[in-house]
Amino acid sequence: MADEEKADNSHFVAESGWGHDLFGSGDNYKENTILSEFGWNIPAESSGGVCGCDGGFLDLSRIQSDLAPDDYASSVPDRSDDVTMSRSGVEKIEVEEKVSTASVSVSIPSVSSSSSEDKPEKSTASAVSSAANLPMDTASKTKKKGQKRIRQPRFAFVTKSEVDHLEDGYRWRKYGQKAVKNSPFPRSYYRCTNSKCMVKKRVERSSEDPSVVITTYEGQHCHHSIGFPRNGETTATVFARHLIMNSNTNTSPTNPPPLLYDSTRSSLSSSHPQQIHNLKSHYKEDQEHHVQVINGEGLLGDIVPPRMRNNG
DNA sequence: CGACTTTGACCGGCGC
DNA sequence: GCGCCGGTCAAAGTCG
Repeated sequence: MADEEKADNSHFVAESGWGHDLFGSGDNYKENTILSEFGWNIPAESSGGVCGCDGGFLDLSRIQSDLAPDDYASSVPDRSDDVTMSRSGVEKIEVEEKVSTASVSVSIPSVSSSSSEDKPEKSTASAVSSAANLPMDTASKTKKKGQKRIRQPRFAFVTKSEVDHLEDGYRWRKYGQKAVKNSPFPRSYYRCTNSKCMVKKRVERSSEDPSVVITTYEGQHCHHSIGFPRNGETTATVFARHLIMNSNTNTSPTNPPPLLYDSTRSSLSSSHPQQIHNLKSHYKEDQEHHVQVINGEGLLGDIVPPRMRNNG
């Protein structure tokens, strides 16, 4: 837990359906959510919100109920959460607006019918055939890679922490590490140790603000956490609750509590409006940092779907 | 000895 | 078509 205690300033950035974990699910989400637990009031219109990001608050519970993981994966444009795509998409972002409002952002991806993952895998046949020309071990590897890779919904936490790998109640196995372009810090890839659980997460440290750790989750746990045995908790729930508790119990000018950011309105949501004002005035520089970091690293592409970026 | 990390190679998508 | 880059694999190494 020492790791978690070092996280002193956490921000939640949800991408896609996973955000619901923060807010509970089903009809009781208002009563049961973490946010309400801590006195955060989501406007009533949120219950009729739009996951397509056309306006209004985000109906996270609805997304969960309407979109099973598989359905979601097939309905969300693959490129909406693809880093590669974000390299171009980032340029379209109205950074100033983000700067003025968000140190915390919660976003839901646009949902459309197109997905590159659903498109016929044009490379499947070629991959298999080409594998025949490769050494045995490589060929078998290629065969696996020839399968469709289903992208799961993602969300990211932006956290100020001394440690890269924040304890979130689940066990993770590191399966890769890559150098990140324009960053001295590598990006680490983790997979849930539960063999039946396909959840992944990646952790990278901001190049511009080394104190900032960006943790991106992908997928949804099919089992309970080990450290936080509440029924039905998922990574998002556990992690977010911890982060919220952490910052709420240690709120200070340098440690603002997380806020709900409605990217469709470019506004912050909080039970204490003055808090927003104070945070904006006190932490504008810090917020700029976050935005720039996300923007510069291209991670925003993982966090904010293209449609949302365009709509502001 | 099992679980986990490290690390180089590989794959696929995308921009030029 | 080529190169870049993010993401993944899996063998080898490390740890408890």
